Amino acid sequence: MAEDRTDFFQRVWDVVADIPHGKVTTYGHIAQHLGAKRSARVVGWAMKAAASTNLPCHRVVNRRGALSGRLHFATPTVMEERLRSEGVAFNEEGEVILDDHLWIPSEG
DNA sequence: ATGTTGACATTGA
DNA sequence: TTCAATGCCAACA
Repeated sequence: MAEDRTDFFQRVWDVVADIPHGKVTTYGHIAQHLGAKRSARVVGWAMKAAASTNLPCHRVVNRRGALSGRLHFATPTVMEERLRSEGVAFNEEGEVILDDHLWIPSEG
């Protein structure tokens, strides 16, 4: 097979690509949707690999809503600026308000 | 080939 | 409640 990455990565990308505009999700929810709620770390690796792809990896945040992977983007500001551009709001801690923008796979 | 690190989350104390 | 330890899978040294 000509699969450079494992199916796990491909599934992660498939879920990330399904995140609606102006919404965000967490690594745990993605991992849980894949059937491995504890493999959230692998989701992070898939994100880093997807940082060079067309996937909206900026819509994936950690459980607190923090942009933990912003440093892996072309610039550490593109992630926040892009989310703001999509209508996503941040709190005083600089984290996404999951209460208003949390999107869960398999739910939609 | 072996051990450590990493864009996280869960569990136990 | 917070802090420490464990699990998961892939990439890197």
